[in-house]
Amino acid sequence: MIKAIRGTRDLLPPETALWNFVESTAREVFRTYNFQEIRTPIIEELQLFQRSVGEETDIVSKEMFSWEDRPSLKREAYEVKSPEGTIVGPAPAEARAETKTPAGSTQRTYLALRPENTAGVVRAYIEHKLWDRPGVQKLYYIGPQFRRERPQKGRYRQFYQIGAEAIGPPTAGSESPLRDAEVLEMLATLLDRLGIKNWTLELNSVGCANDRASYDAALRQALEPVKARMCADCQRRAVTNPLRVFDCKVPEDQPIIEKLPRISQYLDEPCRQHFSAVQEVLKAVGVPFMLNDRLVRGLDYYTRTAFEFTHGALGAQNAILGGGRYDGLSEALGGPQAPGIGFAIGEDRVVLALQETAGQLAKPADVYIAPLGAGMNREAARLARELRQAGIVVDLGDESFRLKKSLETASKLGARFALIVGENEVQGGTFALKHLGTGQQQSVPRSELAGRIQSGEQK
RNA sequence: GUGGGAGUAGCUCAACUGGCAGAGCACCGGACUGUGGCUCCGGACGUUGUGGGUUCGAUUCCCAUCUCCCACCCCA
Repeated sequence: MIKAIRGTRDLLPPETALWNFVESTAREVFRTYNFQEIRTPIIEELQLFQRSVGEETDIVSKEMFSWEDRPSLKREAYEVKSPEGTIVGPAPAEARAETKTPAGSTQRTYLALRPENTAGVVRAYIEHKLWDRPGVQKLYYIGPQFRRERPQKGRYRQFYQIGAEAIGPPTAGSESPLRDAEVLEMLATLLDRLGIKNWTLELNSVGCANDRASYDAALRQALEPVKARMCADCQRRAVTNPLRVFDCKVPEDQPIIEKLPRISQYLDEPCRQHFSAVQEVLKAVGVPFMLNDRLVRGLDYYTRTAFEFTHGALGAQNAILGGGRYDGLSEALGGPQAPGIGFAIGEDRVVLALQETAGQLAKPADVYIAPLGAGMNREAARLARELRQAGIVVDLGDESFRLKKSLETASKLGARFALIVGENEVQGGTFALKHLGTGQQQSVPRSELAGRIQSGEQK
């Protein structure tokens, strides 16, 4: 049996109703903040992620699905054709190998499945010169992302993110702390609207490039004399990425970590002011948050505001969404100055957090039409068409079914009404409409059926 | 990538020291030819995750492998 590959899964009904709920709620909320949808390709050039997310990050260095693109080739050699000329499949490997561009073609292109979507959005921003449009670009996306990690609950190789970016020239106000606060307030609103209880917003500022450099040096210096006493992971981090020492959960290391310098002490004046302005707006609009100066993010492009919304009951993967500001990203990708702030929601994790409250979302049919006896399928189909045009959700049986079976099926499917279409009904022009909740049945003229079904619960 | 646990019917789970692979729910049909939910009767349910090995005989023991779960790591 062929199965879904590791870390991927099929989303089936009724759970898909929950996914639709999450996505449509997000769209509605984003709409009220004037964000608009962008869709970028799932495949991008590998370079894009190396230059944005960062070559040394785990995501890029060991978690990406990437490959070398095929060199230019002769199409025919790659395809096996049937006698009629239709393509039936790829050519055998030997045939393909022969047609690979020989020496001379030094153009090697490496492609990757996107591990996140901010890079793609910023790439599109630059490629389509979106800075020429008025104001700050406020864009959101919903879609699959790919990381080759070991799967676990709330962590899949193909996972789904709902994210948004507010990006634009500084003159449009893209750098304003109000953008940060607006995005955070939007997220609080979204989580509330989704019915997610007990979320926590953790907030930090990781400073700008200058702050980071001096802080990094200070941190390395402070770690030097103490790292020998720390856990193996921390000793490694102290060299490779000192910031990550703050992620350490080993109890023995905590007293040491407590005494390390904090980024907050190294923020320059503009960063400091920016951060406190963000907090002031958050307080003004009543969004609760916790400062966490140990919050560091694993993508190189983050600057200044960094945040995470967490939720208990998600196990080790307790981050439901994360994001931050990325003021230098556009330039790093060869674009103009375009500060921005964005986030990505782990849709899989939101769905997980909502799982208990899921049941009620499935919407069964309003009416199940039971054609009864030879020739009744035609009549049933005509009626179904009429009712559906009135916006009613209709399911159809088959004239070969015994009435008992039809009613049983209707009731199992959760339909509110069963509509019997038999010889008697068609001749008399009135149809037996049975409310499956109460068991009450009435004879209803054709013209009144839609109205009767729509008036719903009343019997 | 590292460590640990688990894989048996669609689902939830049984099967003693190695001896015919089972139950409940769900599904299908009948009792009941145009009236569901209740009841009764019947049916289909499976290469016991996969591949090897030991054995007269393996769901059970051994090896390998795959997948999921938990933790680490990392992140959403």
